[in-house]
Amino acid sequence: MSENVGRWLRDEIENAILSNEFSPGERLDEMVLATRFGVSRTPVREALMQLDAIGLIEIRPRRGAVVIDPGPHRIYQMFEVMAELEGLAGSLAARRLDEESREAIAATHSRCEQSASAGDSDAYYYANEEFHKAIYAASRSDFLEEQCVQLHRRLRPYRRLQLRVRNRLSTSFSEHCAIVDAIFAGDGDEARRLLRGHVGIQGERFSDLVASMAAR
Amino acid sequence: MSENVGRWLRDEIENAILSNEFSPGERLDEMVLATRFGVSRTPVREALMQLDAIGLIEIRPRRGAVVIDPGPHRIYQMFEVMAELEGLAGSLAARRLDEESREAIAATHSRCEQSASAGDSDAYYYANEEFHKAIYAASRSDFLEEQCVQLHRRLRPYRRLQLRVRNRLSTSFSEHCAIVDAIFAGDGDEARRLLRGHVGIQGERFSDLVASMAAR
DNA sequence: GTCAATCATCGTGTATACAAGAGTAACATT
DNA sequence: AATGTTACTCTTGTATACACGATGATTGAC
Repeated sequence: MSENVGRWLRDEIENAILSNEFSPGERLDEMVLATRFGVSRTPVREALMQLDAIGLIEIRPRRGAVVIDPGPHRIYQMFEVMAELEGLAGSLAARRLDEESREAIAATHSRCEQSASAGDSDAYYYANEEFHKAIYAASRSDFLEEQCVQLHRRLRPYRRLQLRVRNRLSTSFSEHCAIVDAIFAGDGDEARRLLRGHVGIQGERFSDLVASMAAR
Repeated sequence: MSENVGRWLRDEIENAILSNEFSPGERLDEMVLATRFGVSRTPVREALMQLDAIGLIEIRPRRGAVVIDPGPHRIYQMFEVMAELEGLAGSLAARRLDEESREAIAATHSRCEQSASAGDSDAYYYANEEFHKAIYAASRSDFLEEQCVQLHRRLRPYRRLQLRVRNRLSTSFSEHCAIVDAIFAGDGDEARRLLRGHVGIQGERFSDLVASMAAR
């Protein structure tokens, strides 16, 4: 638990939203949250203000807070931006790669390989996250890294859904291989292009996402 | 003034920061702000929490809030991301352009032309902002538009500084012309490439920025 | 004279109290 | 029976009170 309750609550509620414990559209009652976490309304309100600023919830004046429901269209737009940012991160990583980042990418990449060959979707999900974060870090751009991490967190639930699609796991890994090759070869343009394709959800992958969202 | 004081204060303090009324590194005393705006500490705190979540200030536990000083390096990174997002907006705009957006872009573009030929740097600054916002809107991606607007706001002070550089005004406008041509021609790749170059601060333009920042 | 330790003061963190608007249900009127 | 109005309740918005930690000053010792 963080040093101040407000910060802690923000993370707690954020995780609850991202893990779908609080469903989109659900009303967040301040008093309910306060009693649930054993605190007063004040830090709860401060946490909600922050989540509103981030865009995870919407506080309608005098009418309380509700979890935002992005909807398929907006999620597609978020993936579109994510693809662009990851592409930039990849191109910068290819140009600026140093030994430390190279090792981090190689290590997370091999963890992906193990999980993929074992067919372990959950393990791959975590290894995949580390792999992408290693690329963000390798971009040597703190701001870009922060933006990527933040957007990645918001898309995490949907990225997970995507992995459940048939054959997506092995396809994803082979794309990783090409990305690693491009970055290690210093080919920024190619890394950018591949990452855009890897992250974006073009064509049928969008329908797959909508279908798995509806399945819940 | 918005319907609730907290929201209003957030905008008020945000503007004060972006207009450099509160300098980077400056301490924001809750009680001082409260008396200045004639409210209690509660809504002030809520506003500060939101600004912290956005990244404009940093709240160190038990030690108060300070305005974040991005520093030249980080500002460069922010422009880098901004260039990428604007490039995406431009490419989408080129592909999806409809009559309404086309007229909005043409209108703001001609306002830029008037200001540029009059040599009015301030007027160009405002017209330029509208021009870029017209492109964001033309992308037909709400999420991208929001991200662009938000980042644009944070970079606004520095964009203004850039315009003061010798000849930058006419150079900027001629770049606009090429961008408009590409978008209207439906050439997404070219629009992306041009916007990246137009927004980014490569090479000497970065030194120019650092110099004008130091001049204040 | 300088450094360290302790105490005082100031500001933040949280709780609670109070005010006011929005939702809801019941009653009356058509 | 349906609709409109009114009153009540519940939740949010703001203020204030209190507690605790951090910073700084002062005093003492070396």
